[in-house]
Amino acid sequence: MHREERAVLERYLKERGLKMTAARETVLEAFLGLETHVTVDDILEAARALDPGIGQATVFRTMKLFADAGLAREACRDDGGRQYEHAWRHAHHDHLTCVDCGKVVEFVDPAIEKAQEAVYRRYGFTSSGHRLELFGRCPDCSKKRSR
Amino acid sequence: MHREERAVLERYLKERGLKMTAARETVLEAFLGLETHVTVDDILEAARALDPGIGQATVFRTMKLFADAGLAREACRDDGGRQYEHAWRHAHHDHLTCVDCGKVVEFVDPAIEKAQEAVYRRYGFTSSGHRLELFGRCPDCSKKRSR
DNA sequence: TCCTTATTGATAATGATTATCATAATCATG
DNA sequence: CATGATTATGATAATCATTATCAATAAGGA
Ligand SMILES: [Mn+2]
Ligand SMILES: [Mn+2]
Ligand SMILES: [Zn+2]
Ligand SMILES: [Zn+2]
Repeated sequence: MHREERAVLERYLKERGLKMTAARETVLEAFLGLETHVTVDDILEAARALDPGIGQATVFRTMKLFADAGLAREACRDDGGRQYEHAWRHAHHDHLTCVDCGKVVEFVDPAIEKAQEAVYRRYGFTSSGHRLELFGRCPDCSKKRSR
Repeated sequence: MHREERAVLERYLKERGLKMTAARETVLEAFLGLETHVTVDDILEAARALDPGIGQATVFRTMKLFADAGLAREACRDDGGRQYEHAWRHAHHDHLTCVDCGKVVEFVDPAIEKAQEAVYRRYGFTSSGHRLELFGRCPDCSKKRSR
């Protein structure tokens, strides 16, 4: 399963003299089997379902590695622990979060992206990514609130 | 000094039965005397210069209070501790950060703000603030790099 | 001034992440 | 496929930022 991501990881490891291990395979399968934004402990739980011997430190280390390899990406950094999401074949997007119920909408807005490029140009910066999080109340929570 | 901010704080405290204390005055003066983005320990240091008896826990508590009172606002949330910036009479702005030297440019871009409003409307959300951080390389660091 | 209530500072506790280290696994090489 | 240099692992301790606890103190309305 997940042939392609596995190949990405193997290439990444080989290029820098690192090793493919059982733990890394397990964490990869666990991570890819989860959707949305997951915390290290979510991944640890899923990984231990496949192999109870996996250590927490290994998951921390491995997810950092996956992020560097382009397989994972850090999502919103709220209080309460880093969140990861899939990065391989998952295009960049931003997040719209409900401050009441926590619901998260992922979106891409070309107008925003364009305007950001203009800001980079205005200040002579070279772009290397951005983080945009919109906070607000979702339709349901807005409704509840106005009653 | 800082009559106006002090008045804001006093009104805020009175409205909810809280008390104006020496420690709160000291932290306020310390915070307002600093510029840019400051960490709790920066503020603690400045506060202890005015009164060595100030406790760290008090600064954590007080800054949270100031944020609620509209005197402070949380700035970028990098690794390594919350950052605060002045909020009273300091309009909203976003940040453009150099990933090499750490330089921070504050900017406001009407096109981005407008486009964000459109996203809120598209998903039926009510807006309650956003956080945008652009990462990149500043002109100096870009130059160094290309050599 | 008195009294209720909020506040403080020291310290312990927590939660997330990283460092350490002895042991085990990987893999290029012979 | 055995060897050996090197990397990885998992348990555990250590950090770091933040919050909770609590006895002692200060504020401010009556
Ligand atoms: Mn996402
Ligand atoms: Mn700022
Ligand atoms: Zn909601
Ligand atoms: Zn720079």
